[in-house]
Amino acid sequence: MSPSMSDDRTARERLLVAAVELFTVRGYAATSVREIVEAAEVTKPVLYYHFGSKEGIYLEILAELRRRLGSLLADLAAGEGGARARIERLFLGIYDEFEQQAPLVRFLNGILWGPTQGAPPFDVESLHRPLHDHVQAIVVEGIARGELRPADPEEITIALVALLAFSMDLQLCHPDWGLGRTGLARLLDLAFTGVAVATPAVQETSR
Amino acid sequence: MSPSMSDDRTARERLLVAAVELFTVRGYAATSVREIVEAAEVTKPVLYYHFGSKEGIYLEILAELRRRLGSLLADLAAGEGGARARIERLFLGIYDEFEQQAPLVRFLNGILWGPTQGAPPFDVESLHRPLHDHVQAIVVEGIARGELRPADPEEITIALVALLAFSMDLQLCHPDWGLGRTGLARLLDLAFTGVAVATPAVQETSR
DNA sequence: GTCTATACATGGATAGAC
DNA sequence: GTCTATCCATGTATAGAC
Repeated sequence: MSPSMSDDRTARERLLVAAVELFTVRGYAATSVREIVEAAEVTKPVLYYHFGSKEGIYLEILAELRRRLGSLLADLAAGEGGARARIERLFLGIYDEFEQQAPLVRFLNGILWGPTQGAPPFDVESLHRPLHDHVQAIVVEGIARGELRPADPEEITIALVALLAFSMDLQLCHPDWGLGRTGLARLLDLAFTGVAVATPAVQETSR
Repeated sequence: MSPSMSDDRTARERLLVAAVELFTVRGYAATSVREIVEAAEVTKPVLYYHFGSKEGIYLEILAELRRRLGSLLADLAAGEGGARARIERLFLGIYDEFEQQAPLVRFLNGILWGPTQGAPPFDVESLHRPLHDHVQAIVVEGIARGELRPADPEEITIALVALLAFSMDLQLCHPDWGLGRTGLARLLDLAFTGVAVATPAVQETSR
């Protein structure tokens, strides 16, 4: 991807980094091409040469993000253990990567939950879906093995992913409230163990 | 608030409704004053007469939202019962209101999680905080009464609010995935009961 | 309170030289 | 591949009549 890796950060890379930062903080529509090129210390035609348009650089950022997320999931999918251990390892691995790639995650977050802003459409479900399916597979297996309560796998999956998503969102938007990596681990403990005391584990939720 | 309630929707109200819709879908920066006034079927000077500026109508929307949220919480705070029952009643009440006020919630969601977009700053924590504090008070009481596991109240609160937030977000952004009101109720059941089976309720999570 | 018409700034994008 | 200079559409806001 990088031309030769011999020089300093190329103009193209600087443009991508600057665009992620600005699109994230100010939004797609509120970010002008002038601001991007100034932050990257190049001139306007350089951006148009490499990406063709403002939409072009936006879509290129998303394409790179999709590549990274795919390889991350592939890496974390390996490993053995019980359902609980595998989900904790998966989630904490995602959280670790999230902490290192905070700007990109913040960027994606704005696209997932924020308004359109005139940005070109992008199939965000194609990013969400692999994680959801992977977790649900683990849950189904965990139920079959008797490790997890025999409730609707879809709901358990959503509840677990909710904790991951919310802990990352909280960390991003309210760093002072954020619980960090260990906080996520404790949230997962709560989810698996339950909040209420003295639960007769036999009794079914029965819908 | 409404001047006399005798005529059809006043120009001012039509402007507010149109602005919420457009700010939500397209974003603050990507929405032009021209689009707002056309949707409200008035002309530009009408908007500037009532709200002074584009920022003015944006802030007025938020002011009205804050009023509504305050009175909703005040209404739902009443009532007795155990911690679990009170939290379920509170959350389902919020969810009901959310379903009726979907456009406003969507609007707020974009502000909470989305980029700045050049919109004037607004203290979103002042909206978040009352709900969080109210839930935490119930949790603390529940722990004291022995109804809830003696874990960190802050973490339990966040875990519970995460389920409420995520179920609303999911309903808004992926209506096909959304679980609806009954889905939220079942998520809460899972949270209180726990996902894992055969939990020795005595054993403490020990940090 | 509401209109028509317009001032003035900024934005995305390109031409053409090097 | 990168620059200077510029075109043209769109955006916010206002002046002034009714």
